[in-house]
Amino acid sequence: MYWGDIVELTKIPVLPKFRGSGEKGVNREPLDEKTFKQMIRAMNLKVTEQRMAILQALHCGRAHVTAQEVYELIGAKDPDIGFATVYRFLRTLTEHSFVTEVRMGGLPARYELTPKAHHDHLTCIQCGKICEFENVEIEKLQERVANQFGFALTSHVLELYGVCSDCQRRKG
Amino acid sequence: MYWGDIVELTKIPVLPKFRGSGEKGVNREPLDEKTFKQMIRAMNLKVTEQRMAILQALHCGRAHVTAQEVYELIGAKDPDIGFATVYRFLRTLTEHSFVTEVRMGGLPARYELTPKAHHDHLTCIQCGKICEFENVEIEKLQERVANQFGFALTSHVLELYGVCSDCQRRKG
DNA sequence: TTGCATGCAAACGGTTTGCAAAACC
DNA sequence: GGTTTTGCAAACCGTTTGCATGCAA
Repeated sequence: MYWGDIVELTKIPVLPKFRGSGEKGVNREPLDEKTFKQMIRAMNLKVTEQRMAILQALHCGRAHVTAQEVYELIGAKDPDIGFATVYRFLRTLTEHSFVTEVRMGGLPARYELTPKAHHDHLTCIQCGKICEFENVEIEKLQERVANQFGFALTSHVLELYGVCSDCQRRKG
Repeated sequence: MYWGDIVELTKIPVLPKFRGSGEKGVNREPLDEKTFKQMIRAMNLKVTEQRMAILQALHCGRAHVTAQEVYELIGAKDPDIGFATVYRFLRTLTEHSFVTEVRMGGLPARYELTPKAHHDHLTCIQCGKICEFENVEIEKLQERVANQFGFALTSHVLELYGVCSDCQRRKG
């Protein structure tokens, strides 16, 4: 299985929220200008137009954006911004855990403002749709496995891949 | 969390096998020259010295090797092999699921001969030690989550990160 | 005013590709 | 002899970096 060829992340259409037994919907808290400034200051950095723009882009855009997309989103309004600034700030944000980096295959990294509630991803290998979910039972089991190995668990990455109902219908 | 900075895969010391309730040790079947030829023929490719060498390198080397390492492993004995050949064949092997590609952060991809028994990874963020495990309960729950979203699950990636017992002791 | 932040362009590193020569059947 | 396969080198692409200029504090 070589995801680089199969998954076309540029096609992500929606980010459906799921509500059902065992899982709970992912809630994204509203973020405003003030919050962004706080985030920047918390990292001992200066509040600049560019940094605010990057955070806005992360917030307004699709949940999972590439550095390139952030650059273009900003460039539409404010043409004076460079790659380097975007990459540099995204990296800093990631290092401070304000942003979460997701990499799949050899594709460009995707970023999202770190959600308060942790969640994992379920990706359709046909159309690239990403669903977010959280499952407490799985997390508990992960903890148990780690403990059995004598590990203190710090984090995890769980990515499920499959064919979504739409794509199943389209084929069958 | 930015794994690119934290995990140093070159330091992987061992691949401990775990035996305990709920999990079972990962068994790696012995692979010989004959098996390799079968694999190559199964892909409708010709058996060449280079391809055999690449498979040998994957088999003899550490469980998770980079393309670069494969290239160097072979280069030690048979200097006449190029990057391109290694990359091309690794890609083909991956596409045919004979080899599994693991990417972490922005680091070079690592490859392993696809084990008969599926397993996931538990990685120490201090020393880079990788433990392999399999947990049927987790897999069942994954299936359930996918079904709740209407997905037909095809595969998954589960990577746990933590601090191993040795590193905990070393610090505390 | 002083040092951090920026934009530019060049460098980087892993991976892929085009192509002519070599190996295979 | 026609088709693979290979090695080389150049291209590629996402990302990082060096440096002179610009701007927040």
